[in-house]
Amino acid sequence: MPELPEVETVRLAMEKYLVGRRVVEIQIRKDKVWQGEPEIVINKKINSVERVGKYLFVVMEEGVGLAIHLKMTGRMVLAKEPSDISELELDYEEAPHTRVVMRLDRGGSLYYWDTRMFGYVMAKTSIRDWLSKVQKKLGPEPWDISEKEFLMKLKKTSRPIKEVILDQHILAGVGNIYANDSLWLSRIDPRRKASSLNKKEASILLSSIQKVMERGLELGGASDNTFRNFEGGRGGYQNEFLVYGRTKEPCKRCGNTLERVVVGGRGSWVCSHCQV
DNA sequence: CTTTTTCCCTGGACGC
DNA sequence: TGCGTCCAGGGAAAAA
Repeated sequence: MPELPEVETVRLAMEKYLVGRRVVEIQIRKDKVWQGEPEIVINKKINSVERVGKYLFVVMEEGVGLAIHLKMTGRMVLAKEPSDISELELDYEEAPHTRVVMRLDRGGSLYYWDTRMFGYVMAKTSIRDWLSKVQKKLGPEPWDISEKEFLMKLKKTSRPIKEVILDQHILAGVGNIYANDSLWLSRIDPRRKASSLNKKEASILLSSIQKVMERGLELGGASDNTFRNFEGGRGGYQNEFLVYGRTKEPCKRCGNTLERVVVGGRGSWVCSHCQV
């Protein structure tokens, strides 16, 4: 599931390759994942690719652009040349879950692939307006919030701490993988009431979130299941999960058996010995 | 306003 | 082998 590090991995590659180029043709294979009039963005030069939380924005000339969310199983994959297709693990040209194909000028195709179709690609006439609208409803990213402000937000709610850091209105970008790993790193039980965290615990948690996400980004994201980067390849963080998905495996700190519990309806992994 | 619930969707894992 | 059931879970929208 693409979280901030995964989406940023994709953004970096998209920006590198797409700036200065144009989408010349759009093939919508599944109406559900596309919104807006595709004509809006045809032949418009791409100026930048931006990210807010887990949302992606392709900003083009004349203020138009694309708003993209990968949600659970979305991938944005590039084939620079038609022959590249054979080098990818999947033939995106023919793959049944390729939902949108965007042909680029000077060759190359951009594939939006998504099995479960929770994600989407939207064409917008004023992408900046849309970006700020999204930004407004989301909380700050983990690097853009002070310890004091973070603590204040936690003190205001008795919801479980894990549910709170997953709440995009409070903090943008954290998903289930990094929420679990950062709580383990902080030695905090995911079921604890957010308001029960003291100043020190809150600051440790915030820096742990930053730390695990930085590591995730370093490794190009986590590809335990369906995530693939812009080149169609895998990230490496799945080989370093601290607790995520490690049911009945030993805690990397104390050796205790990790257990799976459900918090806010989501799978959570916890070491009952060292997380309090 | 805050919090909870429901829904969207498909493939893979698992039990019988 | 095959079938049914559960699970993965971000976020919008509705309900409480």
